[in-house]
Amino acid sequence: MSTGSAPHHRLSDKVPRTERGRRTLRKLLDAAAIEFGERGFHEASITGITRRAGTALGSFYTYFHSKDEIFRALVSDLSGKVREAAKSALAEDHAALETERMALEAFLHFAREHKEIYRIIDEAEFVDPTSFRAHYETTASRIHARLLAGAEKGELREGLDEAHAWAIMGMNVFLGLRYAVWSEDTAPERVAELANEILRHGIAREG
Amino acid sequence: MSTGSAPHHRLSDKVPRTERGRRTLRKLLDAAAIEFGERGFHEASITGITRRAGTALGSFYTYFHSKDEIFRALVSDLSGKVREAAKSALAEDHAALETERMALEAFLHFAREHKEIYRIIDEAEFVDPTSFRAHYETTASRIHARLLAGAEKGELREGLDEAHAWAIMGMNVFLGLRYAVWSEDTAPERVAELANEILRHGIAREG
Amino acid sequence: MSTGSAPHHRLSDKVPRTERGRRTLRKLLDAAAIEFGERGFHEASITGITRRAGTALGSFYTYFHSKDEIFRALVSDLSGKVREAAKSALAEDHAALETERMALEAFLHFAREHKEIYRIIDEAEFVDPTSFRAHYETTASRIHARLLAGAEKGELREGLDEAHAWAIMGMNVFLGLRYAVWSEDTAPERVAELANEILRHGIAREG
Amino acid sequence: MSTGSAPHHRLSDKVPRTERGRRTLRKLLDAAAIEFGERGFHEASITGITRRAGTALGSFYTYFHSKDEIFRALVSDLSGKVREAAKSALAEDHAALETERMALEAFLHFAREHKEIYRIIDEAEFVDPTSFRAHYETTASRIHARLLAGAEKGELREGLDEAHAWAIMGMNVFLGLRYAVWSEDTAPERVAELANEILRHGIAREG
DNA sequence: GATGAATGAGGATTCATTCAT
DNA sequence: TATGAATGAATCCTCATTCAT
Repeated sequence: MSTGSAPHHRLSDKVPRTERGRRTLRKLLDAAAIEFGERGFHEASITGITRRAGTALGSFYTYFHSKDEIFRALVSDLSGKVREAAKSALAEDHAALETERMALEAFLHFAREHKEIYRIIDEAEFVDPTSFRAHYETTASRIHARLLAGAEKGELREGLDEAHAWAIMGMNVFLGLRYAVWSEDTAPERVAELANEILRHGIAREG
Repeated sequence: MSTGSAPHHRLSDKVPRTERGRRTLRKLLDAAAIEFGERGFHEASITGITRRAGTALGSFYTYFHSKDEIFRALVSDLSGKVREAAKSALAEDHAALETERMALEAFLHFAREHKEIYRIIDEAEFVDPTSFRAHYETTASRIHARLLAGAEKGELREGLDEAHAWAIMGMNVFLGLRYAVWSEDTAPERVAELANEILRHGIAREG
Repeated sequence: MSTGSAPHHRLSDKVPRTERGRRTLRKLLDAAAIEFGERGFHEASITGITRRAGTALGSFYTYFHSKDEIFRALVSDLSGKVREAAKSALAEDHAALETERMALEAFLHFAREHKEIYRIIDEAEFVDPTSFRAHYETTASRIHARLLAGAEKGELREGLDEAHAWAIMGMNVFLGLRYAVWSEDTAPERVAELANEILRHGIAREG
Repeated sequence: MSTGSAPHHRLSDKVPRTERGRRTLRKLLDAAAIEFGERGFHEASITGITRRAGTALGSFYTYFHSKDEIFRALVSDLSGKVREAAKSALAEDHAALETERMALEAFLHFAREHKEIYRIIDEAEFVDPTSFRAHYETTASRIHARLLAGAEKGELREGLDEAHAWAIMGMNVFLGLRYAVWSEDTAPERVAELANEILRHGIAREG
């Protein structure tokens, strides 16, 4: 999981025609987010989802073809939400490093509120590698683009590579795991500031 | 997964009394590493493991009580191997930043050779959260200790926090995922150098 | 197994909502009575039950959580049937000793018709001790109550103890085992008469 | 289980030649009595027996061909012990009814001391019906013979049938279950006396 | 005789998916 | 659309028995 922007749709292939159908679909997706988040993909069951959604087992298959499909739909849905969350931070025009700081901070806040999302996207690595890779590659590209833009503006150094973007994304993801999902013992602001420090001037003693 | 040091033993609860038993146990662990690495914990089957090991199904249960147990034994075993790999890099007394560079480089080489290990340890997050957390917390502590030692020596700045260690670990893990497991399109030396650059002076344009 | 009265319900936890479901549940219980009766609890298999019932293996688990559960449901069901069988004998108001004779006779007839029930309830001693004890304790109480009522009416002697009830129940059960389940070489009427003789005036030479 | 007399041997087919072998065989039988008594035939395991006996798994098969065989050997062994226990009571020449009282009393004492034996013999009904039937048929014959002898002596009434013997045996077994195995809340002397009362003059109010 | 590793048939249970109403 | 019963492939695990040392 990590930081990014730009929406994403197509929750499911079958779009409900009636209002009632739309409600059922939403109930199923919400229930699935909870079920998958609490039990993980393999432990989760369709029965568990429909029980939480308050629908009959059979109704599930009116909206999704399989367990995999709803999982994918969910990852896609949540992946969008994560980007959405970072959006605000990126909307305004800030200095390059400030943008990164804000993005991480927004991400940490979001992760605190949606711990289950974190788990679901992470588990996609094993359940649906394609969308997992897509999620991170998209995110890395987005970060890389920002770095290049920052260099363009003269705020960041030249020669920033895709690897730099991956390094930043890795930092963000692990800080989210440690300081948002596992424990909230440190304020997002402080964590984001410490990470930003690294980006500003590394960790070497300043000469 | 990531960088660290210090051994670790106790592969399984039942220690074989005979040489033949010892061989069988080793065959099972090796087979399990492949099976879990290729298919993931849930898709993997005991049958698959014993088939690869060339033993009877029942023999599995002579050495392990359950699928979970062998998985845990494996994580513990591999977790040790990862640290072992980084060890050489840390043995000699290098400058602090140089040490980090070498550790990452060793780690990337190791991950290329043992892609399945990467996957197994990552999946532990869902199968055996306890050892997963333990693995990363131990690793982060080890990194943090190195940072403090570096500051002590006057090579790194003061006030380096546990969060800095997590940030570095995250960088390393994601770079391993991208440049060792997913693709080998960039040399470990170069990736390690790019990451080290960040630690040396951040990504801001030097003023 | 033995003699008693009073109904009993709740065959299974999952009550079918449809008629079809009700039919399947009944087929499973009937098949289980045969399977357990013929092969005993441990030799019996769920597959054997569903094969006899003509349903798919999985359907079993729509109605029962486990092999134990259906066994318990069955014991409870059959336990009720045994009492039901004795009921007719006890309905009318007969002399105390005559009541005991009729109860035993009815029980012997019933046991001849339902030999498998005999075996199932007996095996409950090992499979489900709780319901086994409950069955016999209930039965003994019922007998004891009849003895006290008989004494009250002046037909039976004073001071009849719970132990007397257990003695009578033991007689009945073993006579059922020998003359209903193992062999039908003697008419229930005659067996009941011989046993009743003991209750009437013991086995000592009258003098 | 119940009351009787006359020895019985042949514990196992393979008679050990050495002293060491004899000890191992005895250890296995004792361990089996505990294992079967505590866990029942099906739950009991050969491993459990050898663990308790302190021998290697393989050693079991030096003395017994199968789990069934040791169970049968045990039932036979214990069946003999039960008769042995009643023997003392029957040795001296008492009045017929007094003999029955003493036999039951001895049996109750024995059952209190050897609850596990009770369970093992009972379970034989399902595991080894042949020896189970043999045990009870032998016991019933023995009782019947005593009844006929008592009639011969003029102490018991004429026409005492095999069914009377079964009734008495049933009484004894159930009183043993209730007042020796399940609870010891009533003294064996009293229980035996109450049962004997029935044999002396039934339960009807004396005219 | 003793030891303990190896074997594999057997069975309970789960649950995604299909289908009849 | 909604419902819930029916289906059966898939898999873990047990343990009596055999075998090599």
